[in-house]
Amino acid sequence: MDKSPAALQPLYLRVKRHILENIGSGKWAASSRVPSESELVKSFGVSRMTANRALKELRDEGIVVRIAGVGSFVAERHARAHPLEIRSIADEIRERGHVHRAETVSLERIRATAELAEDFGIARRSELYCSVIVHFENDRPMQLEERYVLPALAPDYLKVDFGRNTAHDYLISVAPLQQAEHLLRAAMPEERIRKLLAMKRDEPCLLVIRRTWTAGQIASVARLYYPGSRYEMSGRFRP
Amino acid sequence: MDKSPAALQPLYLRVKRHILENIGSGKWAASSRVPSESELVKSFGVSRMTANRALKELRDEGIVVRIAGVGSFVAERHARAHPLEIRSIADEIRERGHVHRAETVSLERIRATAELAEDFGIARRSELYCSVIVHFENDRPMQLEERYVLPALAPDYLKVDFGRNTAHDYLISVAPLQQAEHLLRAAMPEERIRKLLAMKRDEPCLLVIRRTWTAGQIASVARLYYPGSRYEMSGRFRP
DNA sequence: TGACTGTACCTGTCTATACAACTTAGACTA
DNA sequence: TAGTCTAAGTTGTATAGACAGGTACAGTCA
Repeated sequence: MDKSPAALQPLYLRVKRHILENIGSGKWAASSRVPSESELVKSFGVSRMTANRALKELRDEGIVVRIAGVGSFVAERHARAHPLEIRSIADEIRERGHVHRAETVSLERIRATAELAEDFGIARRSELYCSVIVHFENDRPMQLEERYVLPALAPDYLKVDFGRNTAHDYLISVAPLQQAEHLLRAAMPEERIRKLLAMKRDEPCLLVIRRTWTAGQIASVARLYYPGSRYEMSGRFRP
Repeated sequence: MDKSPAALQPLYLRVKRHILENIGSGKWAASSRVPSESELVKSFGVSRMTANRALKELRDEGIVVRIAGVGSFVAERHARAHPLEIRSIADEIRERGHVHRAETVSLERIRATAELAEDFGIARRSELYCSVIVHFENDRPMQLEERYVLPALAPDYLKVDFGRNTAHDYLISVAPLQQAEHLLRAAMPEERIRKLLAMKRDEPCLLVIRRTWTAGQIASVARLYYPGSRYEMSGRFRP
């Protein structure tokens, strides 16, 4: 490999850039074939491992699809999915340089309602732990967190001090998080929730319902209410 | 390499799993050191390239942080950010097996208001293209898309048939998307929007504001209104 | 005709080795 | 003491070669 000319960036990046340029310019249309590893070896004079790295990274980035025994192809882009990050409210507030404080409204053992039993995949009237916590940003309520937890997976849940740890942090410390699902809604809050969040009448809520799996079963269901007038979720994305 | 025992999965995955288990169980705390490549070579009897692959993939996944010349460390997890995908409404509806239809309410040349001028970083009363489109799922309105576009980047915007292509698809075909930003709110819709979406009075909207960058400047601002009672955004996440 | 086989090609994984660049710590020097 | 040099350890990149397993296709055999 001669390194002197244009050795400004690693070889695998040059190969990647070449492929990306051809895809970006439309020269290689969606689902059309991109050069195989051995073709790249010939045309760029690199080793197969280097060509492999370029194609593997493009696959990881969702730019190409690779099929063993067949070849690599330009991926049908999904008109592109843009991820929006859902983070811990405590982190978010601290990153804004504000003071986070949590107040436990209730923390108790309850019996599963029909709806909850279905969510968790357990029998009706089974035991569940339930916490209701209000999170404040500079003493203004910003999130009401209503959380239901499977006792088997977090037996000490009722003893946790949620002023110090968030429930989410406690749960990932107790049991490894396998999977999470989010539902996002706009809804009018119940009177009880409206008061806890000090919201005006007729003000809508942003509601995030988060379900997390551990060991193949649902470990926790959280309903996170945000006051619509005060809270805004944001996310950035670079392709 | 002896392959006979437990050759159920590739070597680099076994190395990754070993590291993930130690991090997941809390044995290796955040910001503590994980074994270097050469230590993994010794303890697993694999080549350095295989150890490198395991660590590199963990870095790509945000599990570890690697510093050249220093070592690899367990990443401070942000209590973990959960991505929620924001997809094209047309794709979403089709994936549910339903019929998507779009109706153009208006498509015109306008003058930037103060707010829009600030969003785009252009002078007040500059020219902008504006489209208002209602997207139907099985003839029920599901999204109102109010979009502003910089004329310089999409000169033919006013001639596009939005019954066939979505505005988003058209824009990414015209100019490469560099970056996107999303804001998510719950809000009460204006009367005009409430009617177009056939919403009941006092029903809140889920509002997504998407800004996209092309060539370093804001190319498009879209306000996407969803009826709160009908629409739910969802996303899954596997660590 | 239909089923099977061989071949060519492709991706996936793995090894052994090499050199570069970077960081840290300790020894050495002015 | 303060600065410099060196050696060891680490990651980043790259090569050449190897084998396994998947796929497609042409050719062969019953």
